[in-house]
Amino acid sequence: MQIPAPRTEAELLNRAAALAGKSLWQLAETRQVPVPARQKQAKGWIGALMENCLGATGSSLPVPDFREIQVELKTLPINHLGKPRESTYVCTVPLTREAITSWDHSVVRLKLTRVLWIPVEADPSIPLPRRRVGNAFIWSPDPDEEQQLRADWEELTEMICLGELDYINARFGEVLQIRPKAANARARTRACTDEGEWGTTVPRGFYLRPTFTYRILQRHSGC
DNA sequence: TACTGATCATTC
DNA sequence: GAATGATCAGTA
Repeated sequence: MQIPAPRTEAELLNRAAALAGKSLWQLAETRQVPVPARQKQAKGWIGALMENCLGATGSSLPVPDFREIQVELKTLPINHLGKPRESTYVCTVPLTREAITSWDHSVVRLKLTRVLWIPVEADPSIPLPRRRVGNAFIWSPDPDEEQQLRADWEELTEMICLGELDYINARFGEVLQIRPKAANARARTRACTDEGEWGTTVPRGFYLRPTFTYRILQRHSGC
């Protein structure tokens, strides 16, 4: 039984609020999906379960999870200190000049314009089925956050345009970084080089640093 | 312990 | 291969 897509943001928020405090086991039971024994072989399972519970479109296309209301869904793994345990994947990095746009038209900005964050307990000491879902909230970047994202994006994008991709590593970017995003280190995709556009390289993704998502979390907790 | 680079599953 | 969903695991 598929849950219909939410028609409004309020409807989505209500559904997400109903998940708060529930364990992953409870939600999996409700949706009649099995809990994986080993998370290593089910890395995206929690995200997929949340999509299932909330009626996300559930495609592998580069569009928002809730395309009718233009909201992106992100789960946020939280450790015992209440901090994000991992960085947050945003989207793949365009590596050819013709795929690169301005910040205003970038996939990063489009994806992060409206996000439903769902904190999920993610301490290794808690077995996967017993981990609980937290209080979800909808977020848009405030002017400071947008400026930080934009500055990092423009710096990294300029480097790609100049053919300096090989020089980029995860140390660049205060809040937004670029890291490999591939099946393995041997994966290849086309990329532009300083000579033109004939190079191949490992596919990359944009990620939000945990310090950034922690600030988002704090801004939205207790209000 | 935090962070970076590597990896896992699935769909189209 | 490229998009989605992410977490793993070695090392600084």
